[in-house]
Amino acid sequence: MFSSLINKRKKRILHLVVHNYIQTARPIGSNVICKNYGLKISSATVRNILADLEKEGYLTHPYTSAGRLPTDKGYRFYVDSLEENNQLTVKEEMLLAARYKINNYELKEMLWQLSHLLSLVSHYTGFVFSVSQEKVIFKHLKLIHLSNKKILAVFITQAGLIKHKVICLRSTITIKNLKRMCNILNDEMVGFTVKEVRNKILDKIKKEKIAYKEFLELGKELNEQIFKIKEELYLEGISNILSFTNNHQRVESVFNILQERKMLSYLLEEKFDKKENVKVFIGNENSYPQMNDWSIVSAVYKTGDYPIGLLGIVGPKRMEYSRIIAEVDYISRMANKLLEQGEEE
Amino acid sequence: MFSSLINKRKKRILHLVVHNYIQTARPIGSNVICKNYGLKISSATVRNILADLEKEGYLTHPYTSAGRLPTDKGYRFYVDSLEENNQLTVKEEMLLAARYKINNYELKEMLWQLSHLLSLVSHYTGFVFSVSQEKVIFKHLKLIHLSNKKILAVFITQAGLIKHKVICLRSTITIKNLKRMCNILNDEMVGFTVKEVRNKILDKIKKEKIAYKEFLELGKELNEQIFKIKEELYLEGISNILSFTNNHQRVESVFNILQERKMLSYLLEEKFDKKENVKVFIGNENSYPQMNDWSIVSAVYKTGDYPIGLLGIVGPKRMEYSRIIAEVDYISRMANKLLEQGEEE
DNA sequence: ATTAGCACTCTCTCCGCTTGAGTGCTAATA
DNA sequence: TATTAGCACTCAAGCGGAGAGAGTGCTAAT
Repeated sequence: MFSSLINKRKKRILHLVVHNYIQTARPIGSNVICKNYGLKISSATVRNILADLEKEGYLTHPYTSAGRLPTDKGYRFYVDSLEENNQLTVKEEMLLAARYKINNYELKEMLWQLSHLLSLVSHYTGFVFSVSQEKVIFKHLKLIHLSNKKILAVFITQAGLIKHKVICLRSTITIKNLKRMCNILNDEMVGFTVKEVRNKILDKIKKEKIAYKEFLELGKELNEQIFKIKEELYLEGISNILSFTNNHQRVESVFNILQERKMLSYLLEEKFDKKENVKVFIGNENSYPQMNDWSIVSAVYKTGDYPIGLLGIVGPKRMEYSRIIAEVDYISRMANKLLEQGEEE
Repeated sequence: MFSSLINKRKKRILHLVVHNYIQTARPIGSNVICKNYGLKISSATVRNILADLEKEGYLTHPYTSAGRLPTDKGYRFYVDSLEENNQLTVKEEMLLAARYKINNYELKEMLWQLSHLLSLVSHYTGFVFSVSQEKVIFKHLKLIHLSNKKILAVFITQAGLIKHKVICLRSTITIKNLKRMCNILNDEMVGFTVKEVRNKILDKIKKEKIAYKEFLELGKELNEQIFKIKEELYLEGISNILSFTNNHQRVESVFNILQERKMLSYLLEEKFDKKENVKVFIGNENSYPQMNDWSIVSAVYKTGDYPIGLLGIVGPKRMEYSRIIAEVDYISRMANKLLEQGEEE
């Protein structure tokens, strides 16, 4: 793509400028480039090249006599030129796996732990965005009588993940009826997706096929609280990225835009083609001005082949992409494993 | 105590200075005090009084010709002089209760929601610090067979709160044995505190009173994961207080000191006598230098008469104490109710 | 005891100066 | 033709001094 536009030396210098800016956070000048990186060309030549790169949109400088720093396009070049060797070594993986063990089959807890892990290893802000999981398949439901009006519903998915919730009813329900209901659901729902299960329960309620009235309330509640697996966003390590800006409002606006979830949904739906795992969103590449100073390194995680969420980190645009991409890649694979692990047993 | 030291007018002026500083965040001068608050004395007199108050340690000024601002001692006076009418009106309480309903009997979820609520209403950072709940009383335990090696343990306390966790075993356990074990525990543990339950289970394991070996592993896991109710800290709304400082490090150090929990334990254990509900900790009154610019408004929450945790907010020293004290008071009472509510049903 | 008056203090802001890093252009060079 | 040396130019950043203004502390009068 740009290999036709800019030659090897140009690329080298662009890479250098971005790399240096990531490390020092200061604009870099032609002299420094020559001296520190042992290029066999004079600073004047470098200046010409820098001017070219600026004309082509890869670099800017904040004022006339300042050094150069990358634009979003410059970062994009840097990241794209990186995306070959972005894997952790086996040793690093083992170290990481040993230090942070995630052993939890409760979905919520697990996702939270993943976001925490992301923040810990990256030193930026970790997130896990769990989207509506319509394709989750019903395996088993337990309804446990806690008191006359309190039921603990335990839902086990095909993949072996567990979701449970205490449901408070207005009217009392007998143990007998509860058991009956539980049996009916387990008989009829196995193998269906939660979406289908929801509809089937709704049908039952509408057509009043069920002889006893308790079904009504409990059915509704189950649909609402257990089988409607909503979007959830886990954010950890916000304080990690405070030091990267001197403008608090900017940090706040980033988290606001994240918490709105619209951007994340968009990233998840629009931007992933199947082959690549980790994807980087630089600055306001996606025309969210609030993201101006920030980048997102993210990966989808899946059950089987079906993507069910997005995880990754949010950090300053000048971030150590190479390391972070490798880490997010690894953790997303870890997530995939965790989500399938249940099936083995 | 100081009524002997400083007279009514002095108090009035001290109160004024603190109040004004809380609102404006700027040192206040003698002229402003006279003009804006309609005192019938000259600025010179006010100056004399201010000088006195400074000598007595209630005020300082940052440099010679600047206005006055409160010291920790000054804030302390202000807060103490406030502590009569620090209740929400019935109307406010109702508004608050209507807007934010907490209906959840799962302990963890509930505590998290409380911390979230604290942050929402206060606009500062909310926290709930749940300490080791040794006095929690065993009411019922359910052990639910999920698969050969996975058990869902559901623990219901006397107060009706629910704690559950999935336990993964190394060796398989039969449904029959699981039931037997569950029965034994329910027969023998009702009415004992979790601390006692832990010891009893330990005894059983040691003396090998139990005929089948599965008890060993599951017993240990139950002790570790269900009956050992550890300290937990829920922090919400960190971003709320970013705007109160221009030094990120300072914010970070506050949260570090909170997350260490030592200070919170200290506050909980040492500082609460029975009669007062809400307590305010101003700046580094407790000799934590990291707290220099911050105050904590907190209250214990209890089951029955036994305090089981601390909740409250962290905010800038110049905070709207009156409002915040009332809110924390109300939410702590809400917490107490939620923790006892279960018993009613 | 209170107050008017006044000298004094110290921050804050503006302004101009200097420094130095870095650029862009031009003309010479390989 | 690509590279380079040379040089004028630009602009942020840092420094210091001047002036304004807010506020104090002291003294002497009421």
